Amino acid sequence: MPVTIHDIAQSAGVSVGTVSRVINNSPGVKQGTRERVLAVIAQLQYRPDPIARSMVSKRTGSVGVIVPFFTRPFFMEVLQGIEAAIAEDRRDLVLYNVENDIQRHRYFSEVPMRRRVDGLLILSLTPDEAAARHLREIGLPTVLVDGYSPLHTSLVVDNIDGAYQAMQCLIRRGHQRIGFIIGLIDGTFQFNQANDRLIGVHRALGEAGILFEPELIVTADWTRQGGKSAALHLLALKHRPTAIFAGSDMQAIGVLNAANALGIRVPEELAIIGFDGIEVSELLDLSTMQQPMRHMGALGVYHLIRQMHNPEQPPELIRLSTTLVERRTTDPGHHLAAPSV
Amino acid sequence: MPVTIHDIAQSAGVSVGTVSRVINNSPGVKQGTRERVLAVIAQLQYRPDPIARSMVSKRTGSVGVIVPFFTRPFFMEVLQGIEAAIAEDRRDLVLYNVENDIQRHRYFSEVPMRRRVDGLLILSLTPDEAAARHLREIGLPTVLVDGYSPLHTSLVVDNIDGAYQAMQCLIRRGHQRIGFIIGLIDGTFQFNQANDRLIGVHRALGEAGILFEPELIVTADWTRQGGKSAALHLLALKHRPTAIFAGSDMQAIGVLNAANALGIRVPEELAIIGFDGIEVSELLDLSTMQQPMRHMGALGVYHLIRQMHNPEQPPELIRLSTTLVERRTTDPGHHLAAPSV
DNA sequence: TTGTACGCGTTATCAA
DNA sequence: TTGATAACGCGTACAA
Repeated sequence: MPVTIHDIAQSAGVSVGTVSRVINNSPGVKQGTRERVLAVIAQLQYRPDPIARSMVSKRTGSVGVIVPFFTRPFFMEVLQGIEAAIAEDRRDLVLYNVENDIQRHRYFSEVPMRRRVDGLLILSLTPDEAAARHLREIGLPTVLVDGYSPLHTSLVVDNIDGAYQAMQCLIRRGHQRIGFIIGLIDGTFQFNQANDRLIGVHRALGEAGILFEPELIVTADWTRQGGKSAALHLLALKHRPTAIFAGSDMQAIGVLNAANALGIRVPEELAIIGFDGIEVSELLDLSTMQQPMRHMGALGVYHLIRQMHNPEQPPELIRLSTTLVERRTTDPGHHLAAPSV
Repeated sequence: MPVTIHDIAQSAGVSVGTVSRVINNSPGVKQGTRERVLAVIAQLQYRPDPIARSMVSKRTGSVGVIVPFFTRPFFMEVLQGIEAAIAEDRRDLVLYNVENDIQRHRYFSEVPMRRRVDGLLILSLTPDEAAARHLREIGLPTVLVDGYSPLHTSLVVDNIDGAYQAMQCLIRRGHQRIGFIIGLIDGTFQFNQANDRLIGVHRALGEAGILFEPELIVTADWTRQGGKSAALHLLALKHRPTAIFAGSDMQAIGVLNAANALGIRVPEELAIIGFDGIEVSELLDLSTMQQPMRHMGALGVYHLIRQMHNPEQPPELIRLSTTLVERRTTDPGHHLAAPSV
């Protein structure tokens, strides 16, 4: 039988009200009384029941994180930033991993209905009109990381500019015939980051006066396999590209695999640049457009907590940018940084 | 103002008791009544408040997962199995990531004190005597995955045999001088898996009649950096090893990096085998002792849920074994499996 | 400064 | 088959 606030009250010879005031550091308790109560609490090892507390306070002390395919490196790294920030604030992190439509619906609609969490962080997923409105209506603090909704504070990275810069890097190095592997825009997930990256590609091409050739753009799964198949296709063209820009690092690694399989030397015969800046890209010495992943996560939590404290906060749009990291796959002269050799 | 069971009762012209019975599919409600209530529920979009429910049922519907450094590949993959199994059972997964002593203490002692979760899954971490007893006393269903406690159902992999087999593989290939990189046995985390692996090494050496040479055993961090430093040390010996067995894949990758840096050909001049079987090991074509990571996670959840349903269940010890996966780093003749090229 | 009593939304017990 | 009501453990007005 767990010890309750009543036991403490009785043992300390005070009322439950007083004990409650002590627990919550409420003012209006005589110093002596407070100490006596505290002593009893320590002695009986009393801890308030969080559920009963939630019952009256309407708060749970936990935040939900909706993330697609949480094991994938990119999501993983953002999640790491999220976790650290949440733990820092001494809250529980409830993980909602979505890998299909059912889960997506469940986590966007059912779960929030009855506050199981005090706030919601949505990663790389875009709630549809209805879901977004619903979240707003029930007043559940919500922040989107790597996603956008006019109704919620959103943290976006400039995918257009990122892609633009990646292409520029390739163009600067003299490439004229550049393949682009674009991630699938799955209806379910609406990873429309791919779209923006495509826009950046066009812009760079246009500025450089390079003719856009549809056969050089291929759509593929956001995975290594997807990247590899796409690359095999591109490299089989009569007039094959001398460089490939992959919409994600995992795809870029697939491109590397393809090049290896075909005996094509990288970067001499084929330059490769990815997008994301996940940890393995460093392992494989892959050039990439680095997203501030951990920071995105931490910043998302920061804004979420702010909103939880001040529910009237209007939605904000926060823009982040990417950073070019050139490594061996675009730069023949690149020698490994000391610590990563 | 959220709709409550009272609103439903009033609208349907019945008592809250009846509504409750309908919600919980309890028997003893006339068909007509049930339908009427259901209709009102649907109309008002009523959902029972999980917190109020917990208040009386003493159950939260969520399970806590304590995991060290959850982003590391090994933990990540086990976690993936855990997440899937928990979602399957429609429960919430609360992630407790421990990276230091404070968190460790918090999650082992404070958190469980007041049931915030219905069950606890502990990954690769061993609660000390006191914590283990405490968990047992408060009757919180607990399962250890990749860890052992006599007081709790534990799921262990045979690290001794795994290491033994890894060494045998090397010995079979004619290696006589084999370096071993052993993971740090941090006081905080007691990753004593390393110990068992060392025992397996000794056994294999003994059986093969190979003299044990202390200089060939080096302790290192469970990271790529750790593996790399250790390898650099081993490869700088006057009489350097022709093969290295690393206690984890991440360390093995560090060994690969070191070999590359020194221009030592793998596997011709140096064979390498790791332990774990994480995804990147396939990417890098690394030989390894594969642990059934996802399965470990899923199985852990299975046992945990069983225990939650039947609290009297006595602790069990479940043993799992590893599988040798030879790839290029031990086998010169190895050609890549088709899908991973 | 402290105590009393009500309410939070359910479930469960006991009568009716 | 249904209704009234007592818990569950806590916070908080309001009264003392």
